[in-house]
Amino acid sequence: MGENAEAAPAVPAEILDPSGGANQTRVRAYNERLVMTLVRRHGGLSKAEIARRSGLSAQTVTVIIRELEAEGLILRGAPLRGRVGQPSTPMHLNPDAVLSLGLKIGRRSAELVLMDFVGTIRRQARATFAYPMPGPLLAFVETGLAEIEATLSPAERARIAGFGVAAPFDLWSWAPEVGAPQAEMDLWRDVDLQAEIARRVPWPVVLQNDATSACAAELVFGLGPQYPDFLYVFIGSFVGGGVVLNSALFTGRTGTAGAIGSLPVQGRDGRTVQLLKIASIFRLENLLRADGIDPKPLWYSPDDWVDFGRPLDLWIEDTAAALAQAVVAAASLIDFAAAIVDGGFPGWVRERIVAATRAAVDRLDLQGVLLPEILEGAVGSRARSIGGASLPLFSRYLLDQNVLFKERD
Amino acid sequence: MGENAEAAPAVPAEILDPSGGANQTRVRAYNERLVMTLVRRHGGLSKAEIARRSGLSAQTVTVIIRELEAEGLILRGAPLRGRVGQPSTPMHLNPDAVLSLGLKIGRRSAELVLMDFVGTIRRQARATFAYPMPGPLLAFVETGLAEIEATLSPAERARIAGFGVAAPFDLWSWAPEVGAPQAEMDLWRDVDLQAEIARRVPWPVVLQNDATSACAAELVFGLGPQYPDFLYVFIGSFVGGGVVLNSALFTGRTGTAGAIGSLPVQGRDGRTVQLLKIASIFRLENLLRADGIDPKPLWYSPDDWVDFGRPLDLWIEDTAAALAQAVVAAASLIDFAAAIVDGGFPGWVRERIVAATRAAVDRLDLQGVLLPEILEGAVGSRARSIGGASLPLFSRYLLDQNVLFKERD
DNA sequence: CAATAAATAAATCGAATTGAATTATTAATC
DNA sequence: GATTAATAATTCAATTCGATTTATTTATTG
Repeated sequence: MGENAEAAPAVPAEILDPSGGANQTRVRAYNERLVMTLVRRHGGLSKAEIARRSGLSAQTVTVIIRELEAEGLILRGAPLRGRVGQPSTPMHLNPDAVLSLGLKIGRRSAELVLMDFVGTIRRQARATFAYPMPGPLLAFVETGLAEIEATLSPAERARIAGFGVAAPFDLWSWAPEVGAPQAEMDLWRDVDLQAEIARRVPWPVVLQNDATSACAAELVFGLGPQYPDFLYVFIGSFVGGGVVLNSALFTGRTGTAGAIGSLPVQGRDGRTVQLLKIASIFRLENLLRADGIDPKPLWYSPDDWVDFGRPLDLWIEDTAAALAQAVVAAASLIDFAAAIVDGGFPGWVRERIVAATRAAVDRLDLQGVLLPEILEGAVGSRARSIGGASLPLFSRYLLDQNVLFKERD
Repeated sequence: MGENAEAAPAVPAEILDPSGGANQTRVRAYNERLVMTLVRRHGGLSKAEIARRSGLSAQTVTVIIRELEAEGLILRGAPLRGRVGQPSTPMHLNPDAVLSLGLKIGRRSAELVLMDFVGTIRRQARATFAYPMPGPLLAFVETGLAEIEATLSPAERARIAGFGVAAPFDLWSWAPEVGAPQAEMDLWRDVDLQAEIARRVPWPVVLQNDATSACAAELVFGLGPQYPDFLYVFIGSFVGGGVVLNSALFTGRTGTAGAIGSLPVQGRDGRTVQLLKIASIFRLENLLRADGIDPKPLWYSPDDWVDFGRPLDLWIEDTAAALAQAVVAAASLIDFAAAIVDGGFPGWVRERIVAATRAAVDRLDLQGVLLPEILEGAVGSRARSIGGASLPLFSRYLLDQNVLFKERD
């Protein structure tokens, strides 16, 4: 074995130990999250039902629920009569129990939202710009936050669990594509976004890639509960995505899993290009400009596009053809149950893209490929900020198998 | 959200509950496997060292080790003196503690191996054929097994933990490519391989895809310990592969994760074809035949190829170009730390393929791609049968986080 | 002899399970 | 309509299991 001498790996061959041991305390933490996740998904579940679904004993569920109820995280509903036996009391999440803030930073706009425990957006603030710059952006965080906080009671403010930021990787890359001056965009290279925001807010700050965050939103609040593993694609100024495996966000070693923008696909002319050059809104902008149409309306509200006619048709067609290839490539690697497509556009655009993608997939060589269902995202254009706001929930309340294992040094 | 009406998913929208609750018994089972895995990887670890690496308390490790020692699974080595303090006693796996059988079924040959607890092959039997048929194959299992068992003591026979089978999916597909009569290959459609073998042997039988099995072998006995996630490619009569995430085999919902044969790549002529049409040994066979060279020597021993000259050069070059595209596509989806290539050929062929693949990757558009290290597999041409034999180990002794969770009905 | 590290025994603690009891209801029967 | 049986949800108390904590012993170096 291993007779290769010169083909030495770049990294020293060191053994990476598996994650650490498990113990009782962790078991309880895990089971608590499991119970909350079950309640979240079914939106109202009796203790007996929770016991059946989790496999935990009824007594254990009683104890866990008692604790969660004492913490105010769950509420008991009205007993359900009409069936034999003692009536069951459905337990619900308390929407007011936890609030969290989400910030989405995009290349044309930023969005700040306040979300409650069941995913309802309670407040929001938005800003648009030709291109993002650190100074103005941080200013928007401060003013937007002040605006939102002003409308909150002290009790509400106290229940904010954290601040999640959804931002693109390497904002300074591809400056030319969005028509931003490289020098200005280079400013981002030296900004530690997490630290800058943490300095301005009193809550823990979590930073995550924007498309990955959108994927997280779909996982918790969208189609996630129905599909244990799916590929997620979010079409914004640049296309990105996320990967869900075993009902958990898989971000990978470097946090870039699912960043499918670099996936090679064939364009209309048969040339191989990266997916992001085709299936991104910046390309639609360029197509509009080429036709003498002002693309700015795209930026103001992702939910109110007008029908741009021919250039839009063309963009949708190309995007779908490219997405189809991406889906088939992904499906050849991992047998996803679904490929979920969403983006910073209105529902009718998403619908057209998904329909066209389904059609385009059928034109490809599918021998041996287990094709995933191609579906529309259920969260919509605000998925990134909702995903941002869900990040603090992940770190404290949502099911995470890592809760069971010791952290390694 | 989700205003699409007619685009109904094929599968009813049912909520899939997460895996079940955890408890103490499971925690112990998990920690036992964790301890064994640590000992396996480091090949000799003191209790104190195990405690440090696992994060478990020293006392817990003492208790677990005591049990494993009583079961004969681990042995204590000679105390290590020379440092301050009480000398530490390194613990080792007992190679004789567990034996397991692995069967690899290929399109040109079958291989049966008996492996010990530390991965050493102790016995083996081989058969080659123009194409596999159920009858003769099962006959080979019986005779090969009889042959091997005849050389074992009753004690050894009693320590056999299971029988793992590594076989291609859908053997009947692509019959023309390997020059097998479709009618004969169709016989496989109605064979329940797992059941047929289980009827003939007294041990639990586990069936797994052949390339996935090879990947499992690499995970336990090869470069696995050094790379928490990697893409694995095994080039046999047909190319296949496996996916390792978080140091665990990821087989996916349908068990086909990593079956990268269907991945679309561009061939020499610029046309898009599936990877398996290029990077498979059956194509080399066809190239040889086209040059009037008898390809049968390829079948007899994967470790003794002669240099076939020009057709081999061509095949290696095309294979590398295709693999390079597959690696880049995979890397755009998941940030693998490594891509490990092995196959049913001698080390020098593997070395040439890997070198050529590294070169071919550099000719592709890599903007935004985090390229994995491209490495030679450390297990070699017998990876599939070794992987087969490792399957019973996975189900009983190797680290598996699922041990912690309740099975769902 | 002091310092250090490994190993383990005994006691403790936390959490899940088991078994029994309680409560609230519907369904069947008189 | 009253009574009884069956069923299901819930909880209490006792038990069990396994990890951790604390204290102690052992073996070694300097």
